[in-house]
Amino acid sequence: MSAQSKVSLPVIKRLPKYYRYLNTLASEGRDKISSSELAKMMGTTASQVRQDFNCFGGFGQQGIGYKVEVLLAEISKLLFGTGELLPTILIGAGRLGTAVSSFISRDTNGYRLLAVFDINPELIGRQMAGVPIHALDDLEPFCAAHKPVVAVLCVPRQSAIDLSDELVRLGIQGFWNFSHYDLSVKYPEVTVENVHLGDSLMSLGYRLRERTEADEAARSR
Amino acid sequence: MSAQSKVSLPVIKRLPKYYRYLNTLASEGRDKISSSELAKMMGTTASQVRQDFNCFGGFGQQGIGYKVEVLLAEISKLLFGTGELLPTILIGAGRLGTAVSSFISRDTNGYRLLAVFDINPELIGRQMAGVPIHALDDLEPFCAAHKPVVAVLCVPRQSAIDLSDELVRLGIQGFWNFSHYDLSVKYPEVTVENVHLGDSLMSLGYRLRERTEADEAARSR
DNA sequence: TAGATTGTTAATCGATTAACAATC
DNA sequence: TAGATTGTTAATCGATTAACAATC
Repeated sequence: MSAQSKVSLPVIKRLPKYYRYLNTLASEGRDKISSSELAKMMGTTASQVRQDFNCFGGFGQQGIGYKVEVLLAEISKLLFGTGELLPTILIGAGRLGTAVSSFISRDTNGYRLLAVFDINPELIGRQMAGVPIHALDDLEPFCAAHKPVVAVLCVPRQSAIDLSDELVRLGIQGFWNFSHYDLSVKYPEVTVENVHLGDSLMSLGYRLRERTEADEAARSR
Repeated sequence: MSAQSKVSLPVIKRLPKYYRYLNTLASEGRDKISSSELAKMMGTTASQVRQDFNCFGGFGQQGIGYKVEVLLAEISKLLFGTGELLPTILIGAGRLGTAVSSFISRDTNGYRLLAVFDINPELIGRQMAGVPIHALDDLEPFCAAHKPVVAVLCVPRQSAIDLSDELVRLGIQGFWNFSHYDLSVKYPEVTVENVHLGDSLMSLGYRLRERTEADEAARSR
């Protein structure tokens, strides 16, 4: 049902990085940048930069380069659309939820945090990132009233499993998922961005140990 | 200088996921699993599962499948080596550092948190995840004495820029990087695992807005 | 033996990189 | 005009998927 993107996921994932570098350039007062200079800064190739920008239509000037202002405006438009913020709820007000809440309400990210939910009675009624913490029991009426589109899951795996059916039923279309539950296996129709911190740390470990082994092998030769 | 891996990065990044699913299977008492069943659970293909496992040598049984125990043991060995923990420091004891500290000391991840560093005088001397918070000024003598191998960066971009030279000089070989500073551009020799939360959230926004637009286009047709 | 499932090679697909014509 | 740099097509590279022989 949902239309396939013309833009590939790797390109989409690079957009925020372009956005950051262009912001830096703009704040430094640079008005023009070439694909090759930008590529060098970012540790990629000029080819990739041009290829990426051309997914959305050429906003460069042949022979000259790209105007930082124009590029930044175009990429901002891609990332944040018309400026309408995505109504969002956060589930889980623990340490991770606390850290993550400030990212959601950051004004550069395009989201509007409506409320936080938790089961811990001690937390309910308090504030987090400027919004109240509700009991999880209030989820259904709250969603019916406020129609959040995005849910941020900072709960353990089992809670995510228990909650996901209801969240999808209540109209959640996108998940920023910190739980170790693979939502997209069961709900292929929702958009999921996984941040599996434990996984990321483990694979770093593999790469470091592999490197150490290689070093030792080299030394003993 | 550092030896190139025989195993590609996409495969390495999938290892923790296999590890998780196999742990679940083991705890459920399953003793055998076929590539096709595992693939179905994980939302991938049997081909990929077999291809991945064969990067490390075939530990399946033709005609039968894979023994969960064997597979789990092999993947654990890959991820955690001989069981030696990687000595690690955390820099930045703010909200994000607080959340992240518990992941580092989690006994399944293969790391040993030695200390936390911060510049906030109010925090110095306190404990976090069972280790003391030091002043950033103590970084050099501490590293000389304790030889940490991994640094976790939970500091703003500018602090990361300021610190990175010293950290690399002091012998840090791997970074779990939450700052928006692209360490691998300047230090290609270190192993970096980036977790750019803001970026991840922004690209989710792009995908959601793209989807909404597609829906609206479909509705108006 | 027959059925099942791996290990491994071959085919496909997609993303990155290179090349170059267009043009400022 | 000459030099520079984009936009875009073509070539390469690597990862995923499919196919099938090996074998339990």
